[in-house]
Amino acid sequence: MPEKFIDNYLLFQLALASHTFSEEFYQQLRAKGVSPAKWRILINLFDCPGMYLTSLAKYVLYEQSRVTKLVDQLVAEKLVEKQTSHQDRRRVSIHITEAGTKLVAPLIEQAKAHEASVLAKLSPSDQKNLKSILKTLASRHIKDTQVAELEFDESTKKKQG
Amino acid sequence: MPEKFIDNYLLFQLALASHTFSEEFYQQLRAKGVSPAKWRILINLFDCPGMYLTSLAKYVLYEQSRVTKLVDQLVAEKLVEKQTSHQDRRRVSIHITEAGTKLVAPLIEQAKAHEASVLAKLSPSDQKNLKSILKTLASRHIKDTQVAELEFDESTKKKQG
DNA sequence: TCAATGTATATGATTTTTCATATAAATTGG
DNA sequence: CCAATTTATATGAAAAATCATATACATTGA
Repeated sequence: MPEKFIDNYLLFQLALASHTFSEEFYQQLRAKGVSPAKWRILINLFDCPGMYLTSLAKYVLYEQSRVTKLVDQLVAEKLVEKQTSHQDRRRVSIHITEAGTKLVAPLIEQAKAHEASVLAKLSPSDQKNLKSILKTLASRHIKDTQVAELEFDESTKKKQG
Repeated sequence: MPEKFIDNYLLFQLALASHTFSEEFYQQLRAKGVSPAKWRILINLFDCPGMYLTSLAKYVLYEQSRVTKLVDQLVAEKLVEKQTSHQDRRRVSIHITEAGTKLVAPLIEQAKAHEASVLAKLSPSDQKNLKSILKTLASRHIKDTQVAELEFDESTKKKQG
């Protein structure tokens, strides 16, 4: 078969790689009863506790209204907590709980091991190149992570219906 | 802010790049009234007419049952046709129609222009490296595209309810 | 100060996607 | 040749995701 357009089309190549390896890891997660969405939210909050909901949505690459719903589920499971901001009472910052941290910490180790197995397909220089090129491509996106200015007044914890 | 795990995690980097640039292009498509799913199916059938349904599903990275439904919609729009295979009457090969080709051809040009704009963010050597690395990573996936052995007996065209 | 405008999150209806399984045909081993 | 198994696609119910919009608060400028 002659080479197809698709196989040399960057957006397809990126989608294929992302899909293949993410699904591979998601299978491992599902085997432990963790949904991909839960993992994405928790790992981001672990990295950056107190993120505002809209920032979190940008980071996890999900729609805002979806993140609202996912976060509310995680609140119900006591894995995260919502706090309204003092400065701007429309904003909600999300914190991972200790239970959430306990859940996600071993998964990070698993993610690192899985990542290593993916990178093992490449020469050391290609490994470096790939990550650095992807960082270049991401440069504009990852700018403005908005995090709650440390405000730990317990009275701001938000009650959920 | 210290560097986060996420920002150096290959699966996230891939997802971010894929998401960012795909969404960028999908906006262009939507402006022309074409859904991402329709584009994906049509471009693959354009590249490789007569693909069997299950192969097509693997290529477009969608679930089999979803592809069944999407293809049925495209059949209703006369953009593709289904044919049952002689050799194996369970199998369905999908062909793009002339109308489908007319729809997709200009979009390919648009995709090429968009791809060029993405690659422009990189040095020429990084452009080459990125594509070649992604090809290495894809190597195992894109093996067995199954295509109908040229069988153009009109009697095999499948009626749809 | 206050109306107008803008922004952050929530909500409900709708659409999309998945999951489990049915159906139909092919293959395999006795 | 036939039962058992496997494979390809279809289908309907269930779950997830999106869309449009509501609500509540903040900001701007007259």
